[in-house]
Amino acid sequence: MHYNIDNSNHLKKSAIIFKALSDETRLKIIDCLFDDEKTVNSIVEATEISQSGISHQLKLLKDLNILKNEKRGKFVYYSLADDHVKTIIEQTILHVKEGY
Amino acid sequence: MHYNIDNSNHLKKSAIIFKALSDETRLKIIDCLFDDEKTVNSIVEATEISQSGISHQLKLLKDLNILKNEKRGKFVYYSLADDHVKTIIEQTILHVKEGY
DNA sequence: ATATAATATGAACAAGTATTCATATGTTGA
DNA sequence: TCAACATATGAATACTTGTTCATATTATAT
Repeated sequence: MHYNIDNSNHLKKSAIIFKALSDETRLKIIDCLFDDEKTVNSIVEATEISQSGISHQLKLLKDLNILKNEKRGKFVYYSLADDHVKTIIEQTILHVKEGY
Repeated sequence: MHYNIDNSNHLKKSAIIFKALSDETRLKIIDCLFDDEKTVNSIVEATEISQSGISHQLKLLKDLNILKNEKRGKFVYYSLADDHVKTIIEQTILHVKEGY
């Protein structure tokens, strides 16, 4: 089964998701959230990117439904919205490991 | 198994691949080559993008080892370099179909 | 040889994007 | 109420990127 020349905008939408995953900062964020939810600050510490930078990228990923967040008291907890992205990233890292 | 904070540049390399897949023109090209090799001109016709535009993107995809090409006489035939990209794209389209 | 077809290349430009800086908003604890 | 903390936001800037235009290269057929 293939999809020759985009029946229904799937390619356009896929391009948007791939673009979301095409930035190292965002991949670091996702990687950092792979198993657990985390607060913004602990993502900042884990990634060594500025608070503002992380916040902007978190918003972007959330707007694309790749992440979700929940405010509990003082903190905002971010986590992966579902497992699809995990699968995609695992596939790609596998690909990379086999020698890209 | 996960990959917290990039042991060995896998995230950076993955970002590069995702970037390659993050453009609709390039996805159209890949889609168009999903099953068969094609000449540049038939890709141009299938995608309705200018010959020059296609040629630039073909070069980009080839430099990343996503496509390979072979010159036979007058024509240059492009095809997917391997099946990894297929898998990644199929995963993503599946993801998209489930309502992104 | 030459005209024509197939493909590639380089420069230029517009549009998009990541990051930083400064500041705003909201929350907790004293 | 205030100070300190956690997060978000907007503007500015530097950088990247896709496309187009013009032209170059290579192959074929006559």
